[in-house]
Amino acid sequence: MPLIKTEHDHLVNGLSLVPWNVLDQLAPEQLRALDQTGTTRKLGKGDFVFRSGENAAGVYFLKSGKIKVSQPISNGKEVILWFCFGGDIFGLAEAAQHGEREVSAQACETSEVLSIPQARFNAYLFEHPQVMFLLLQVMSSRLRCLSETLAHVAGEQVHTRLARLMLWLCARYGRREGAGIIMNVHLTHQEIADMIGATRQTVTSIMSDFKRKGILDTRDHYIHIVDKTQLGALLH
Amino acid sequence: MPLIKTEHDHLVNGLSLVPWNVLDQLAPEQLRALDQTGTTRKLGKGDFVFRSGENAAGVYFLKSGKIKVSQPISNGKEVILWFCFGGDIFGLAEAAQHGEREVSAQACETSEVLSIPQARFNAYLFEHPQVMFLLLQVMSSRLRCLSETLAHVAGEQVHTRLARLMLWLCARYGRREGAGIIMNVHLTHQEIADMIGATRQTVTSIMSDFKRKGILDTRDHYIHIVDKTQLGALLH
DNA sequence: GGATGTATGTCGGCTGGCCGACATCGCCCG
DNA sequence: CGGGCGATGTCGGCCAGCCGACATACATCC
Repeated sequence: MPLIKTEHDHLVNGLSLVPWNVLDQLAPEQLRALDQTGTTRKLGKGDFVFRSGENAAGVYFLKSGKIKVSQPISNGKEVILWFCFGGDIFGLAEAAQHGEREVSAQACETSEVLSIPQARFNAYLFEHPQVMFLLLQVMSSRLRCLSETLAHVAGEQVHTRLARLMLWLCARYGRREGAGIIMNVHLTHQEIADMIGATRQTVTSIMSDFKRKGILDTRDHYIHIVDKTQLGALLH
Repeated sequence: MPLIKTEHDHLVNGLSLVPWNVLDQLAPEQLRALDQTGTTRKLGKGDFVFRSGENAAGVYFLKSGKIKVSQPISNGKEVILWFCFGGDIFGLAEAAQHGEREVSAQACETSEVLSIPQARFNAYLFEHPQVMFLLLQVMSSRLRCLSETLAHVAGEQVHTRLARLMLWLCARYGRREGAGIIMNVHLTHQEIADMIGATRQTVTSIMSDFKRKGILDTRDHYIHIVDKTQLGALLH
């Protein structure tokens, strides 16, 4: 079972970065069989793969693009649980049980999604126990990720959570460039706020503060970490 | 795969109550094999099965007793993720990956724990794919549970979260008695606070308020839900 | 070019709930 | 029985950050 090594594949707060990219970890024949089990469709920016409240009919693999998985809250707000990128699986948690979707999955950009009906996916899993085991690991990793987030939201200040998020993104999606690190994801302040449980205004304000201090910078909507050390020092 | 039906086994906010009790869902031969794979030991109240930061060596099944699984936060505080009761599995999330424990597991009362080394457990899973599938479902259920909690902590007031917790406990551990429902778990205000991300004082205060309003009552440390309807009305 | 929409930046008022402090109650144990 | 300890109850001060409001900047489309 090959692990994908990235340049920044290291520990963040002791949390090891298990790759969530499932497709890339499959053997060719596993991949082929999976592909034949479902159907692939294209989505435009803003399209929903599924919405909270709908009936769960199956699981999905993201072949390309970017999907936002979020949990709506009462007042029209939402909490972003994570983003899915190429190779990631989503919609598994609800599908493994009968019942309705808790979360929504929305395309952030043009995306290609492999959709697999529940019953056929279950059969596939029993034919490929290695894949089932891999999924167990991915679920574990996400569970740990959520546990951490919960702990931070419950017990830390917003600027600490923001610093932590930046470091996490850095480790998972960053690319070294010159002295700093360029983030390979494009996020609005609203999305960042929804990821750490804060308001848009507060995020804007703290981000400006970070810029003033020379910690980070933005180049046409992509975040550029300048001084990672200083960021780390904010973690208390 | 038999589902355990309890009197209150219904939907809470649309979240179906998948039983976390793994041992009771195993076939006799699966159970026997599992039991021979590991060793059983007894723990006293307050003993740790493992602590955050330790190396993860395996997974655990709780044969009897009550285990608190919690994530420590910086300032000596902690967030309680959930409690484990007889039959529940824990320590799986970290063990499925190499690395150190994120969470701590502590016995709340005298408990009996079946401890299984990682390698042998993995082998067991491949010999019993049905069990692996069952674990996938349990992990899914916990993932959904954490997603919900996160959404609530990020977006709701403390008294709403408290009401929600009461209803959830009610559904998962409640026993009808006369007009009300007796909770089969014994929790201190501190523990409740750690479950919803609040302080002990705030919980005490709101609980008193609930008592004044005739919503609930406490009989020697066990919570007694008197007026479930009124509790539900607080959710919005 | 103008219009419309989306993202960013900034400000002040208001408040939920954290924090520290202290009193009381019940339980266990020597 | 008295002393210690953990849990509960209550209070006031204080402040992080939410909320509403508004200004600006930039992109897209007609």
